[in-house]
Amino acid sequence: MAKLPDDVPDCMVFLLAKAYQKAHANFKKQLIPYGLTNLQHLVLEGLWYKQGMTAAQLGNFLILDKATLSGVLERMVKAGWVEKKPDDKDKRLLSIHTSNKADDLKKDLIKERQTANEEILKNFSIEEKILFKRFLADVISCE
Amino acid sequence: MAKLPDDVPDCMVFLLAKAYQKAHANFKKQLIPYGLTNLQHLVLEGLWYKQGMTAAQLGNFLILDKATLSGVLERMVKAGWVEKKPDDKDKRLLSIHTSNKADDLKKDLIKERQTANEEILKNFSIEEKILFKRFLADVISCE
DNA sequence: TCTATATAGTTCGTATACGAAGGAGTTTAA
DNA sequence: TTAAACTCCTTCGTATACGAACTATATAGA
Repeated sequence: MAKLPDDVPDCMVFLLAKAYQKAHANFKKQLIPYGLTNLQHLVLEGLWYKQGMTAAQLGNFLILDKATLSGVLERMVKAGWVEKKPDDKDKRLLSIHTSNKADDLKKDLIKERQTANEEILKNFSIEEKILFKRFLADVISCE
Repeated sequence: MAKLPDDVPDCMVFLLAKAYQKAHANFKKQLIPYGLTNLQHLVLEGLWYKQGMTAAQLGNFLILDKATLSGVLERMVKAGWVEKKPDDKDKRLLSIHTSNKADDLKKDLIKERQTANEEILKNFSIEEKILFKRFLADVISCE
């Protein structure tokens, strides 16, 4: 990953893709011991933020396509990370909950994310960290 | 894409993923009329930078896994965007070249990328643009 | 109340990603 | 020179992504 052409392309599409690619790959390695993928970890964090969200709410919260979410939830149910509870009032809804297996690892898993974030920003000053996050949030929320 | 929780997560892994997701989705729409995917466009830009690279060189240059590259090149050959030329001296090598079909669209396709980049950075000042790119390049090249 | 519309999830098809293993060709070293 | 080590590329398996079509359910409005 270290050897970019000397003039790292002056292209935001490329820079964002490769910065994400690297952060994703590093975090992926950290999660291997847990048997979790990055996306599955994200789903758990989302549910710990607000337990019992429906699949639609979760997708909205985490900016995930419903088709993508449907697949990952199926695998997470099979692996025992989450449970789907049908709603009595509205039979279309599925309320998603983390399992005990997941909750037991909550502290460790959140710690892993913090470690990953520190690793990404280890060479940045406090001011730069704040600015960087603001820039990214602006890109995401723009329009 | 606009409705993040008010406190956009203070998590770099998430911010990088979603900023990339948005940039990728926007550029994807721009490329639909050409029948090109984002990755296929990237491959063409790589070859225009240095025509005739081997698959390995191209993957190294664009930071692409060889397995990913093998698949996309196969589809691009099939669609007539690139050609593979075996090397006479080293029979393991495949020299990749853009087709006339691709070269005819070169100006337009490069313009599309520029438009996409401008869109991403439209709300940033000159100083912020430079800083943002430096931050991303630092993340990519770190270590 | 009954139909048009809208929403929640699933499923399908295609295209990345990428670890792992494999086949073919090349280099290195004893 | 020849076997071990390397390199290039392909193939396979699994997991995202996401547009599109589909089923089931709910709600709005005539």
